[in-house]
Amino acid sequence: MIIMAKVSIINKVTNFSEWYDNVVEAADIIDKRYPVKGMLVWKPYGFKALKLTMRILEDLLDEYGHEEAYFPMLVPEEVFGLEKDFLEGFSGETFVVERTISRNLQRKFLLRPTSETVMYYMFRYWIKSYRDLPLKLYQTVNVFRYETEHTRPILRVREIIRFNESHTAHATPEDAERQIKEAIEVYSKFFNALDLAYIILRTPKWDTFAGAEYNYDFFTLMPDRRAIELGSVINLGQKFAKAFEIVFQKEDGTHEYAYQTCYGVSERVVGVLMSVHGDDRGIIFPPNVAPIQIIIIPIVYKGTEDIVLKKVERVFKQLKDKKFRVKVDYSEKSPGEKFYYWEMKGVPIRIEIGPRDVEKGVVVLVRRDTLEKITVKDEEIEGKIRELFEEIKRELSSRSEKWLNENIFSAEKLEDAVRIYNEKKGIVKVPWCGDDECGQKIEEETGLEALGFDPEEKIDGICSLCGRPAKHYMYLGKKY
RNA sequence: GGGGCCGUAGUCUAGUAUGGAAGGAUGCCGGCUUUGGGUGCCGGUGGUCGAGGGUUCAAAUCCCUCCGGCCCCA
Repeated sequence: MIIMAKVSIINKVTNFSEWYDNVVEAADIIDKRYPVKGMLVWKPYGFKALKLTMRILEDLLDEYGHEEAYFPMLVPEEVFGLEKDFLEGFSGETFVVERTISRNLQRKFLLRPTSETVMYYMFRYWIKSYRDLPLKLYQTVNVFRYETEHTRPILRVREIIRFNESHTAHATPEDAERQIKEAIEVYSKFFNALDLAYIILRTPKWDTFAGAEYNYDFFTLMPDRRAIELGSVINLGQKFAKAFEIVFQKEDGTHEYAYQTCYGVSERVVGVLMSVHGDDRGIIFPPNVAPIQIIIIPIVYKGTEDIVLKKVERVFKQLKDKKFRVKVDYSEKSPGEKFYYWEMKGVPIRIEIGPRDVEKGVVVLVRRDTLEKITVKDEEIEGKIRELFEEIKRELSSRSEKWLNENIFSAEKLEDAVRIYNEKKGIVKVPWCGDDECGQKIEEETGLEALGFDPEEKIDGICSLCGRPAKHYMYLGKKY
């Protein structure tokens, strides 16, 4: 296939955009030919990876006491507008339904760009007493955002097809704070499970989520050294509770507005993990989310077909019985072509079985991450595969961590920050006094975006802009 | 928000300046040959030239509107 030939010669780091567009399509993750901008078709192979990924998150949320529910996709306009910062924040990107083909509707409906207003309208009915709290719900649904910036397959789309959004309500601000910590813990475990390195930053006030008190974002670094948001954890305080009249009675008989949090992650993480873990040959899926974990390639010569295929079937059945996601490539293509093809699709382990292996009672295992070939005895296949899965995960984790760490720089002065960024891209941190005006000026003067700051990080220096004592490092870069 | 480029078979693309028979590669199908890192040969298949309208004897080509994609600047 010509697409595969192309993929193998595209350098992921120097030519990331081209690499990405080719790989997601050639590897059967998505088909971008559907004629609506920012809306993709997910093919079975890609969708399986997405499903396996989301299941990890949903299992974690369940484990931490969340319950899954479903809320409708349409919001009446007047409900959407109840919290005015939120309305303003999402006004430019929210789709409106105002007619059928042949008649106008009497009332306008909006397509959820996220479900705060949809859910909180109902929270008012459900939350009457402190005994109803905390309430911890999530749903994994599609949301719609009319992106004005350029869309990118999976990474920036107009229909987000799997938005996992959690929404919680609490009796006290302390309990909401605790929930924020819990959410950060859940997401940390989730991204660890995907072998993705990240930094957690508090968003500067002027970039905070519409209608929120404050929020934290998880960032990682793409191959083009631009930062990408993996997930957001938001403390909503009482703003929405006041707008939606979510009021409960306390033990002492008085009434109070609930304290709320929300946090979300989308299919974007699948786009990110393919990008971060991949190499010039294509995708490398971590074994726990790989749609196919093991691909068996029979090496067939004339005269030895029978004994080879017999062994192939035996190994396949053995692994299948042990619940591995395993497949045999019986197609007529040459072995070499199959190797390139399944490498591009990111299958973590390949098994080659030919006449020589039948004779010796062995098989050849090949790791996708290092391309190392390992000969193992038939009776050791299963154990070796489990071992390799662990090793592959460790390797992907450490590569991802190395990539992120070696691309975070620090500078004392703004001109140094700019110089470093122009030379190296990535993320540059500078001392900041914590003042919002100063922060926004730092963005202007450097031409970079403020990703946020780590409130826990210790600093001893002076603000890179105004010279007052610094409180935090401001992380700067370019965002997706 | 402002400016520019592009759209021809599943995919990539020539043809557009100067209007006059839609061509190649790859894929796909059939056959033979091969198979431990992208086999080779032979034959075949596949097109509303993004959509709509206009100019013309004649439009992939010129004009207008829209849709989709890409790039640059703020």
